[in-house]
Amino acid sequence: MISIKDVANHAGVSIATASRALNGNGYCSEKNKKKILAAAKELDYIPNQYGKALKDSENNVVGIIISDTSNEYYWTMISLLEDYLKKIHYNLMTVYSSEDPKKEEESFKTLISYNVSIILFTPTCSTNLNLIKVALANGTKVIQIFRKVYNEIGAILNSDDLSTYLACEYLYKKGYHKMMLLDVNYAYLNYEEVIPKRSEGIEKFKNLCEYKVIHIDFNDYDKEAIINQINSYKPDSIICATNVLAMLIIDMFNNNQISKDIAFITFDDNIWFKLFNITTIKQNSKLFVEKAIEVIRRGSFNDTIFIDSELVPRKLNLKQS
Amino acid sequence: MISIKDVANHAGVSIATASRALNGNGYCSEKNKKKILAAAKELDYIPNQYGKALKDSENNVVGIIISDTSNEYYWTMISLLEDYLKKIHYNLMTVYSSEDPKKEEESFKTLISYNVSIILFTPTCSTNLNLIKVALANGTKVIQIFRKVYNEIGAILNSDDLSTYLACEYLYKKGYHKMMLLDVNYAYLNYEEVIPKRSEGIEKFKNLCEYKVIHIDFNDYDKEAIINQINSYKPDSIICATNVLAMLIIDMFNNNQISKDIAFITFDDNIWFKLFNITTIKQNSKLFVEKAIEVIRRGSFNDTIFIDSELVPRKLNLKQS
DNA sequence: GTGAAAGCGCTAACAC
DNA sequence: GTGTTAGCGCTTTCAC
Repeated sequence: MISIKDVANHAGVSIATASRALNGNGYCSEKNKKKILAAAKELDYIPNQYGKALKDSENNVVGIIISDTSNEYYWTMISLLEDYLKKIHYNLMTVYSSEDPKKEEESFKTLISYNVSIILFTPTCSTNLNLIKVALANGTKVIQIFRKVYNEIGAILNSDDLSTYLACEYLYKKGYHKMMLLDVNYAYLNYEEVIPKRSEGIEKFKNLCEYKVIHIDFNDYDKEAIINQINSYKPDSIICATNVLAMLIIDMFNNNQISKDIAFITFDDNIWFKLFNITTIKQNSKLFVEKAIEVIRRGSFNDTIFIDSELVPRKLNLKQS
Repeated sequence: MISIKDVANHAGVSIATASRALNGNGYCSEKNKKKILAAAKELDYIPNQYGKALKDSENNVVGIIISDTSNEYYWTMISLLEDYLKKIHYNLMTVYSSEDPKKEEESFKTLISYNVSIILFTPTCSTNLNLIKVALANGTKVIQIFRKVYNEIGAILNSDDLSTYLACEYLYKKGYHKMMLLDVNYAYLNYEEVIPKRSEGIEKFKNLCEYKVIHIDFNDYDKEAIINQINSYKPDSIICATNVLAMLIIDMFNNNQISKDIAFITFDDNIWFKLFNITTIKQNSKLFVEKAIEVIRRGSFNDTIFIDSELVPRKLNLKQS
């Protein structure tokens, strides 16, 4: 491994001078600087981050804990985030919780052990406050994304209640008055302790429409039971809280297990919904990431920020492809 | 930041003893061990990877350079890889090249600067051999995934030639004899210098079928031109080399820009194709990741490994949803 | 303008 | 069985 020592030797200067020249801090004669830079280039010197990070505790790494790897929404957000972070000279370290508090704990520890400056995470439970405190004690900033569970720290959230509202409003105007919201069920969280609440959007229609909210535990659901719930309630419209739930419903439509007359709107605008011309609620990933960058730059990790969504009107049923 | 020194002080032992107790290497009395572990727990001690990695150059991090973040095929592979790596006590660091040799270079340097043990990457060009050499000189193992461009190092590849063969064979048996393969065009690579070659699979049918191969530059393609190529060649069947290209073709079908009589098979079996009952060629991500793990465990970074694909028969046209 | 030296957190060789 | 010590790569203070 080529170290700064090798560069210094090769250029015939001390390590300290090499460091100054390489980083542009402190004094160094032009002549030596040239020699040092040439030596670095010739030896293909790449500074070791570990040595660096050990010295200054600031290491310019953002860690993110992803709760659901099967959801493409996260991936587009991550690659966007990576792009933006690079511009402000941060690296992104991605780890996973898979909706499991135990894995969340591991991931927290991994990120802390790499001494990341900032942790962005989607809480999977409400019982890991201690970990957050450990992170903060280590000088790592922490902020929740997509879900706010802990009041002690800030959050960047999609306005999911607004999303549901927009969907209901659209359906209402189109003459649909018996709606069903298919929402997720968090494995280790009560619906009540999570902000935002999608159901709030539909509740605003209680004087105008009939509606029903059902919660689906995505790791352990009974498809037949869901079909039965839909067919016994007989909604004229369905709103799906995630693209993953939407796939389940589309499959039911395709197999004629539920009526193709039911109108259908789903959260998470993605390329497939666009392709199949399905009406969606689009969360603004770009704005989300820009807000995250703003939080990082300003250090405002205790703010709670909501990102508005918009409805993308396409067709409302799956009758013709 | 709580360091091993704090733990040692708190337990009333030396740093070395604390290290031994914490890692289970070397001698330590049961009594002290208990005290040390208790201290670590009480102080919420999390070992700093940088200190560790500085000492032993082995740091158990695998770096992966992703060439295309818009392709969900990669995401599923990555989350699987992360799972498997965790089992053998490795962390995964994900960086991106976005098909850009310059970004590839940056990503290489980032991974080297974090002194990762292994770099998995999809080459975006054939001119970064120097970087590979730098990595190797730093003690970092390097292996290509999905594309083999450099003969100096090994590769783990999907048998894309087999995939095309399977698709052609299936179509041939179903009575289709005028095929069109829509393949990608690499931004910074000649088709000839990349292994595997999808066109090899279709070439085996040269005595049985008519066929045409067209290459699409995904960042700069002319949709009308592609439609014209298809409509002037008038294939009875189309094979798409990636799920991203498939979306383009499905859109053409949906908009009646090309005939819905054309049979259609695409690479990259995913949940959407399953949902819409589209025939695909399924690459075995699980086997791919398992082979990667095997390479890592055995240290056989110079092997070239091919992973076989399989055809998933569903319907062959988009006429009815 | 430059170099010697300390120290970041950790491990391991080596005394004791 | 335990502690002292050196050193991994780097930055920064402080003499010179």
